[in-house]
This record gives sequence, structure tokens and C-alpha cells, in this order.
Amino acid sequence: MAPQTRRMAFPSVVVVEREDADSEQSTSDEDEPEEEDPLPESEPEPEPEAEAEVAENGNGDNKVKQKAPITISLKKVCKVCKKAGHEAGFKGATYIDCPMKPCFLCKMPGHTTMSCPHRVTIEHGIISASHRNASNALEYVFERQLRPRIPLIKPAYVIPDKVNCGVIKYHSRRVTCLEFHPTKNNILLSGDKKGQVGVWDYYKTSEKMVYGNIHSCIVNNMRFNPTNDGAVYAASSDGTISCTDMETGISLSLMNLNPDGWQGPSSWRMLYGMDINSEKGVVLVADNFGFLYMVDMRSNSKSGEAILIHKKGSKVVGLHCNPIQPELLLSCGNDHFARVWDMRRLEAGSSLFDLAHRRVVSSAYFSPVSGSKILTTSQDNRLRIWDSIFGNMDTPSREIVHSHDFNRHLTPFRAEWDPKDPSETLAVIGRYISENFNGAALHPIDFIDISTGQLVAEVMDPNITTISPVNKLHPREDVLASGSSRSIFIWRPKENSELVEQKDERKIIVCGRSEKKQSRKLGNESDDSDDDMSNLKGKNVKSKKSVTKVTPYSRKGKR
DNA sequence: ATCGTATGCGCCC
DNA sequence: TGGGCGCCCTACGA
Repeated sequence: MAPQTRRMAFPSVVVVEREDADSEQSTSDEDEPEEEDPLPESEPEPEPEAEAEVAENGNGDNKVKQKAPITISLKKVCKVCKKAGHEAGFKGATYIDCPMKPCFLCKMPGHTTMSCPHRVTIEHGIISASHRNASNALEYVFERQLRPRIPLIKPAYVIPDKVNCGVIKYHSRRVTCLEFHPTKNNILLSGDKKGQVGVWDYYKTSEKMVYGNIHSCIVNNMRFNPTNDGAVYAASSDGTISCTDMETGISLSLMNLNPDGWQGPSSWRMLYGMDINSEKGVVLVADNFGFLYMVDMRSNSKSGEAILIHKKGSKVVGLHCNPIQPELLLSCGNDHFARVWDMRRLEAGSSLFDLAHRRVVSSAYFSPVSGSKILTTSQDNRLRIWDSIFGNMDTPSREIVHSHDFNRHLTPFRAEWDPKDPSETLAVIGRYISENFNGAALHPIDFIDISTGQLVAEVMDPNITTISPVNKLHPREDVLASGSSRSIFIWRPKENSELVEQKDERKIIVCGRSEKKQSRKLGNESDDSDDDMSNLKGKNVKSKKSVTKVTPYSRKGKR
């Protein structure tokens, strides 16, 4: 009854069409006339080769003026491979791959994303490839049978059916990391590519603060001091690690790897991975040359010498301390490995396990409760789960194909555990490839059950057309924070929620039109507080407007 | 060749 | 017009 009417209030909420080919026609009418090209599709190019070459210059009109006026076919070359006969790019809200390239999703040649088995089978780019790495089927079955029956004891994780989304627009460069306050529920920290750090109370804007001078470039990781949540540490590509007192705002630089300043790119050291080992009272950081550093939290000084933990000269992008066994450290980096270390025996080459990947490993995290599983995100478009139960970490216990490619303009994607899920099966990660959602190209945020490989929910908002590579689930509440381009989105369950869509046990959670009062609650409730931020550009925190228009992805076709 | 790295710029409000 | 925006690029060097 009520749910039904509610549902009708947002008519765009529909199950995404399977036949993407069909969507071309349906979207092309509302899309801009990119197909204005007078040349019919069926008509073959008169001189494809010769014309194609001219076309590359962009101003082929001048070049061909002395030739016979056969210039009409110039556009019909693929922008990726420059060959005629097909065109890569958006057709409406659907991206057509260049067939000459490997599949953009699974990276295998011979097909495109559209026909990729990893997309077709379960849809939307997710499939479990669980037995892929077992050497034979028997081993796979064996492994499956031995593995604890997690589903039986699994308390269902809670994924709301309907969410509201608030937006914080402050950062002038892309958001690179997010961190929830460990005890204060509404406090979120954000770091960006410029080195700015924002502290937000996303319920009321009266408590917000921006630190613009802690770091001079990318903030790669932030972490609260577990024994003193008034202090937050940040690692930056400026080569420093900072400790900021949340009360006073005073920031210390605990370490500077570039004391002599810029001496060229080959010597400039950057800090990426960072975590805190509270047992030992040290901050662990790692740089872009493969080294690990430790800073004593009491003396705020470097403790010991740098240790080579990954291939020399390669970037170490992630560090994580085991939540249960403080002597266990996990690292990952650009040498295609994630490595498990014993803190008591930390020296080059002494890793306990080396988890091999096919590409750069963007993140590696121990599971949040037991610490017995490892979730890695690799730039080969696969999530991997490594289960230490077998004591054999040669191969992952599961691989999940998922679109989270590297792109130079995007913060690397990192799959994150749900810290609230005691079954340790739920992970969240943004998706790179877009979904044609009623004519809009949207990039959902995926919730994946890593025990089955199933996509259990995908969150999106018709108004958010940007990619959300940075995602963090709240440690206690049903809140998801996403960093998407220069914006931060806060997703919260909508009260009195009803099921929006369900298909194959998967929820498509669409952030519908926010109720006005709700969006106010998030942003502008206390506009009076804006005065302390008046020196910053415009309105720093604003509520998400309830925009009814679903903006189609039309830019590409416009002239 | 492949792969990692770093940065820009066309489009559009 | 110009500045903000956002990326299925892409050139370069090892």
C-alpha cells in the first residue's frame, strides 16, 4: 500500500534492463544527437584507411580540401584503435568497448564487457571464480567442505533497502581517503589530493573543520590513535606523517622523508600505507620505494631503521595490523604482492606469507573481527579472499571479478570490510564501469558477499553520476561514506524504508528523492555555523537537493 | 613489448 | 566566457 505509492513516487526505480543493446534505442532519443552523422550506419566508408589517417589530425577539413570532397566518413573510426567499422565510447548511457582490446571487465581477449561471461552470468560484473585457483576440482570440493559453514552461523548483515544521501562539497581536488571517528558517531574525516583534511559532523555542520596546511599533497591514509581518539595520524605523498590533535588543531610532523626538499622525482619519497599498532605503540608507514618505517607514538620519533618489505623501488600502498594478533602485519603494494609479517621478526625477506597477484595490489585488509581472513583488491579487476584456515596461502580461496580498474584520475579502489558484520562476509567497493540506469550512466557502490561472490546490493543515486572509488562503512551505525571525485556522500537508511527492488537476492538500492526535512538535517540545519567557515569558498557543506531530474549521460554527444 | 606512473583538458554550466 | 568538473585516457620511461 504505502510502499507501493512511495515507489511510484520515484518512477525511475526499475530493474536495469538486461538487453543493453535495446537500451541504445531507448536512450538515444533522450540523449543528445550524437548520431547526427548523416552517414547511415550500414553504408561502408568509401576510403576508410586513407580518410582515417587524416581524421586523426582533428582538422581534416583543411587537409582534404584539395582532394575530392569525400570527407563525410571521417568520424567513423574507433577512438581507441583508430580503425573503422566500430566506435568505442558511450552510446547513450551504455559504453561500447573497442573489440580490439581485451575485455574491460575481466581483461581477457576475445570479447567485450557487454558479452563478458562475468557480466552475463550473474549480471553487473560480479561472479565468483572460486575454483579458479584450485589445482583440480577435488581440491576445490575438499576446500569447500572443510571451510566452516559460515552461512549457517551468519547473522544477516543489514543492508537498508532505501537510503538517503547527503553531500559534503568542500574539497577542490578529488577525495583520497575517509575515516570515521572511532567513538564519536557523526564525525568523519576526509583527505584529498591537495593535502587538505576535513573534519565533518555530518549531522550538524556546526562542528566542522578544515586543515589546509598539514600536508602539501595527497593524503593517502588517515588513522586515529586507538588509545587516544583525540589524535589522528595521516600519511602523505609529501613524505611526512602528521599527528593532529583534534581538540587543539595543533599538528606535528612526526617524520619527514624529504628534509632537503625537492631534488627530482627519483629521490622524492612519498608515504602511502599506514596503520597503528597500539600494542607496540608505533605508527607504521611505508613509502614508494618499498620501505617500512616505524614511529614511536610516545616519543613521536622514528624508531629503528627502515625495512625493505616490498620490491626495492616499488610503492607500498597498504599496511594493516591484525585486529587480534598484534604481531601480525599485512602489507601490499605495486610489486603484485600482499605480504604477511611477524612484527617480532621484521626484516627484509622474512615475510610469513607472500600473496601473489597478477597486478598491483591496491589494498589488503585482515577481516575485522577474527583477523583470520584477508581481502585484497588488485588492479587486475579481481577481489581475492585469502583464508588462513588452511595454513596455505599459495592461492586465494576465492577470486571475484569486479570492475575497479586503475585510472590516473581516480583514487585507487579499495574493497573494505564491513566492520559491523560478525560473519566477516560483507565487503563494499565502488564500481568503475557504469550501469545504464534508465538512460543515465551510474556507477554503483557494490556490496559483495565474499563467501559466495554474490553481489548482494548496489547503491546508487540518479543524481550521482561520478565514480566512487573511496568507501568506508561506519564502525557502528548503518552509514556509508563515499568519496566521489571532489564530493563526499553520506548514505543512511531511510526510515520506514520499503524494499525498492530485489532481484536474485540482490538489492538495487536507489537513493530516491530526499525528503526535504531529511536533507536539511544533514547539511544546513545549522547554517549559523557557517560563519566560521566564511573564508572558505562558498558554502562548504550543503544538503543534497532533491533533484527530480535524472540526468542522462549526454555530454559525449554534445557539440 | 608490457606495465607503472603521473598528470590535463575538453566540455559545459 | 571561463572556471569547475570529472574521467572506459594516454604519453612516457623503465
